[in-house]
Amino acid sequence: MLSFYICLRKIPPMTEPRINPNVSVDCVIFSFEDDGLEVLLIERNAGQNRIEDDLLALPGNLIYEDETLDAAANRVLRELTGLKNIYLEQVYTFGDPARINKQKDQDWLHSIRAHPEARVITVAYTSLVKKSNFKISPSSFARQAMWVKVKEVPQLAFDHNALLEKALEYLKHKIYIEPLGYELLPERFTLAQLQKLYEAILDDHFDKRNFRRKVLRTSFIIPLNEKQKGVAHKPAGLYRFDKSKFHKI
Amino acid sequence: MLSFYICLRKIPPMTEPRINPNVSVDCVIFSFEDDGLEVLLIERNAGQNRIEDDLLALPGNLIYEDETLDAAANRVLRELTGLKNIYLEQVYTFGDPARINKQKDQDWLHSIRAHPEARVITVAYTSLVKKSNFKISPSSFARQAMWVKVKEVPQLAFDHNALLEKALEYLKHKIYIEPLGYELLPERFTLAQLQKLYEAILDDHFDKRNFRRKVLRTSFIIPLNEKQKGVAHKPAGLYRFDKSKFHKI
DNA sequence: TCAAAAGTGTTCAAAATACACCCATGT
DNA sequence: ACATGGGTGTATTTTGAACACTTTTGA
Repeated sequence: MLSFYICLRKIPPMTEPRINPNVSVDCVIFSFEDDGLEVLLIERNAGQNRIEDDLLALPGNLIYEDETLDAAANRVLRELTGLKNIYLEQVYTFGDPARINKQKDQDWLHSIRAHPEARVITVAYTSLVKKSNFKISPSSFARQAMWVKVKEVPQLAFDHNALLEKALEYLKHKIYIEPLGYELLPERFTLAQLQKLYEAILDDHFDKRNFRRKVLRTSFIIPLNEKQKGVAHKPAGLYRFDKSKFHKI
Repeated sequence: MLSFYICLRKIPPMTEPRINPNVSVDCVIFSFEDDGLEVLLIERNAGQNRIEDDLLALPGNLIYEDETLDAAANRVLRELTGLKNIYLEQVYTFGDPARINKQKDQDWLHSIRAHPEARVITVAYTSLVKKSNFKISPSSFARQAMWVKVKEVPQLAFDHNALLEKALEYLKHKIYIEPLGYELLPERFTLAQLQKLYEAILDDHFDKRNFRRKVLRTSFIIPLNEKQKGVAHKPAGLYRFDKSKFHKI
């Protein structure tokens, strides 16, 4: 009994955090596979009554009254998909009063929200991850979470197709400024992989020689003395990204 | 009486729009004068009891339940400062629960808000205007509205200094992409004015010859056959900006 | 020996940078 | 005549774009 008592003193009281009915966050999480960008989507559970052919959605939910937006984005992503310790960046805020008016979204809101009629504005966050580093484990109202190729994304819940577009646009701008996607590739990668990544994000094609020259001109992409093995062609040299050298610039 | 009746039928019922207590918009309006950038700030009225030495603030207020964020930004700016028909762009959303905790802000909120304790996240908007094109006429809770040099902005209400910083950063990025500030200069301007504008926004200095060459390479800055008059030095040639030629690119 | 992807160099045009003097005007 | 800001040209370096063949490996 004594240890139980001590335990009671140490655990803070578990008050339910209060939910703000008017503000949500949504996460646009990208991953890169050799055949293009993918985005993390969820299937929604709708209380008891399942909605027929419900729309896929970005992982997102209402914020708590006492947390920052950044913290909310991290929490919501973790609760719905199991992904944690991800560096999320704010992209844009969507606040059209009509953004929740689709019938399936209304059905879902009424099945699950305390205030389904409330005006909800949402703050979009984005990140790039290497999907092999994370195990998806859906919970809360996410029945399922899955990676979907960006080029094959169907109609989504709410205005989530617009959020996805904005996040893609944000990515394109961002990749000009800093060498994204070293989070997206294996630690040791080939220049062909890197080039495919740039081509996927910018939806463009580059000349191999010019691309290699440009990349190698930077000081933070370091050739290793290793090569691919077991490929049915000339094996490619492997490279790594040196973060410290990059941050000096 | 008949005309009164007809009138009643035509005018929609004047229901008070409902206010959303959790979401506000703030406007960071820049103007450019020869000696640098300026930003539009307001002095707040605090109900009856005036707050001693109250902080200056960006024009901003809570949104209505049934308006978009963009519409809210335009409305709020108009209500507080009289500026209208301005193209506002969204910059960033600030949602730290502690952002309203300064004592003077609390005093003000309690003097004026129906729900002064409510969590408020705010969406920042920005624009660039030519201040001579607009007459400032403060109203609503703005006792006064004024242009303040960006380099001389004091401590502001809430987290408005942070909003200002973000908007400035946004400007700097944006000016690389499109030739801002043709809204900021007189219709006919000299290249020296244009250069000063770029130097003010980017907080940098450029070589005159290189700057002129670069500007004249574009097809949308058109030399006029006119010169300055009444200046005590060689009069500068005047130029104008051709929007249609720009939008083709 | 073949298929498949890796790797490599040169040329040309455009853009960025650095730099110093004469010019037209009002006072 | 002088003070003030306006206006101009050249040389050098850097960057971007276009382009085709040889090499190494596993099957």
